Amino acid sequence: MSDHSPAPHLPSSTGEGEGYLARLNPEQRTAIETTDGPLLVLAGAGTGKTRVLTTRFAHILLTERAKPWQILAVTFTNKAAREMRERVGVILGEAVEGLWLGTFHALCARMLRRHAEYAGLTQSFTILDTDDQMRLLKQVMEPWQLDTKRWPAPGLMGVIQRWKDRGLTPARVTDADDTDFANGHARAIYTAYQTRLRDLNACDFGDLMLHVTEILRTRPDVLEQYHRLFRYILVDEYQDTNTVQYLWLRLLAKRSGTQSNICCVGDDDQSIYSWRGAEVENILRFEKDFPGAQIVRLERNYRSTQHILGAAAGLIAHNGERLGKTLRSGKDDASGEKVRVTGVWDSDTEARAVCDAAESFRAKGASLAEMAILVRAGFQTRAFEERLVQTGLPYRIVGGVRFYERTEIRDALAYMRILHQPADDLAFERIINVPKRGVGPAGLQKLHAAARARQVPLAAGTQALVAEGGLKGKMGAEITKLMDALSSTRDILVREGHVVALEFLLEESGYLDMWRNDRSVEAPGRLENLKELTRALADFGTLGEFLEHVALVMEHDENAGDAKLSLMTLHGAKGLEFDIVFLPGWEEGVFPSQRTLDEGGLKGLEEERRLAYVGITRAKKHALIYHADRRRIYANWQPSMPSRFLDELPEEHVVRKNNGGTQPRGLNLSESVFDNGPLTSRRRQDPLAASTTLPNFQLGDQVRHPRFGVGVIIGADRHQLEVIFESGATKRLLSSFIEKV
DNA sequence: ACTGCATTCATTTTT
DNA sequence: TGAATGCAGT
Repeated sequence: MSDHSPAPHLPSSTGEGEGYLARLNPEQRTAIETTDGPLLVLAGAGTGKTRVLTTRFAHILLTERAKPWQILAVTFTNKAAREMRERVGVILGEAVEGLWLGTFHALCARMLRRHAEYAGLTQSFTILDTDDQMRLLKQVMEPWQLDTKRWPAPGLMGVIQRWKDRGLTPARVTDADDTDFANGHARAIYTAYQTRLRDLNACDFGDLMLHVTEILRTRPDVLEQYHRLFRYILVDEYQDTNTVQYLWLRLLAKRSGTQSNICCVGDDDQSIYSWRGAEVENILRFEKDFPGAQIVRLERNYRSTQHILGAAAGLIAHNGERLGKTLRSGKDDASGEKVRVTGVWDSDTEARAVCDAAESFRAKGASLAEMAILVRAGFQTRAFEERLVQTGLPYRIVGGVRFYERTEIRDALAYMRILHQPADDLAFERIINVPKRGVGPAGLQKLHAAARARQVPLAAGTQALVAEGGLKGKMGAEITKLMDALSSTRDILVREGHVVALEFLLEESGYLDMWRNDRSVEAPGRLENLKELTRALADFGTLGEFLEHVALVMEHDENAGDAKLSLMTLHGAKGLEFDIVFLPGWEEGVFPSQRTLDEGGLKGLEEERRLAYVGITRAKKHALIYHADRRRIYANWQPSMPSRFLDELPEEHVVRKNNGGTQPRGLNLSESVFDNGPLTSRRRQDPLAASTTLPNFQLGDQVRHPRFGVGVIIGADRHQLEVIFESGATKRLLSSFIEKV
């Protein structure tokens, strides 16, 4: 903590001499300076929400209302937490240590480590990933002998997770709750699952919230501790909280005898996660939950042009049940372009139209980094990807398979987990036959039996079996080798540290050889990822710290850098902004999604509409919406109707154009759409220009492409290289995508 | 214990 | 359409 003296405190100051409060609008200022008592800040899209949150945090510190560790600041994403920490640091002029600032889950993990015994765990409990959860649940389900077709494990996992989202421990699940699954066996299996977790000294993600909330509910002494600790609570994205998160916050905020200094920031119009357990009602109910609450509305938008805001506002006005906000443009640029709605022939034409438009914007000086294609569902990305590759536009898919979720990384992590926590049976099960050691279901059974007979974890039981010579043949030899490798690695861990230990173990276990001997195109990439993993490991002091980081943070900066067009889902785009946003697939059934309509009725429709609102409001300068007349669904082409949302966009903010109906003649469908004057954006040095002057590729050079693997250059023109790949496919590609082998 | 064929079924996924 | 699982065959 700093003993650095804060700026002279001027509670509710008039603003003189306080740089951090300068240049805020009156509403923002109110949101920051109303420090005491419950406060709800309704922050529309692009109204400076993050700024308010961080400035408020700093303000509380600078006016000496609380010490850094007396503020609880909660976000949903690691990204938001990181950003907040950085920006608070900037205002204070130094990084602050010891903050209770993080995601719900990270903060709960921290609390749970302190009070693990109240949840029947030890302080060093493991946090399972989704694979492990599912494997464990399948094991637990076995004795029930359910028809796995009718009652699949993922379905039950969903039920359990929803219970956890609602703060229901097995004991709190009522008969009425337990009707959905397997003729009322769900609660019993849930109970068994929780018992298994406890035996493994493990918890799943939902348990982090659930256990802590349960402890706060049932241990007044623990709750009291936190009441004394936290003077101020800040919550980001309140509209996305689920019931446990709400309970957790309310327990922490409601201190007897004092008012709750809880400030929740959110936007009911951007609630798009109800299917994950989020309850918009939490934000709608705020005043009831916290009597005397003040409400501040941030409605001045500094992001988008008036037409974009007008279109978004007109759309969202069709929703009922809103707290009600009207976004006003903070800038007065009536010059902005209207939202463009384009009808096209089919989904391929759509992809072409979008890529042509992107190209055209780029030609006018816009950077690809400022463009995004936002789709409703993952399957829509494929058409765009194909077209982008053909066109040679660099792009990145946001929210694909994440680094820590790749097989090779999860395997390596399992190796680390078994080092760190020898009782981690799930980790052991994962790696026992990776690489292949001839251990199948039967072999695994034998190991389990050995462990059970000795009442020890799986790894220890296996070790004992090996020592007795109870394992024969190839399997016996291989397992012995693995166990030896593990024990030598433990020595190395002590003597030479965790980085060397990991490298040693991956080598000795034969794991690296497994990939080296793999001839598939992904193998070299996987080895590269493993190298990257050891590099990342070096940033942490201990294995334990690293594993905690991985379990909670699950992200890893990769190939950021070059300007690339972003391709992602609308959900993934929340909180981001781009100069130019492409919104394809606005058709009935796709968007709004048929399934949501079927399952969620009017509520579902309204959530889809909020999603559309989120999509449009991501755009700063240009929003381009597309709908196709026909779309290929699985095998066959089906006609599609324009989305009802299109009718809800106010005419004065929209330009409509229809290229559908007739088969395209091929070229530049979209050209006439974009001759609407030059972009206002400054012309940056185009990062692509640099990449086209690139390395001296020659005909016949061996090259590697991240998607297509290894190939040979068979042709080239100024910007593109023609490459024939091992698969036999020939592609025209931008050289920046390719590296020489 | 592994391989290959058939069958199934397709949203969104902050942690 | 294609990927991902499950079962039967070797």
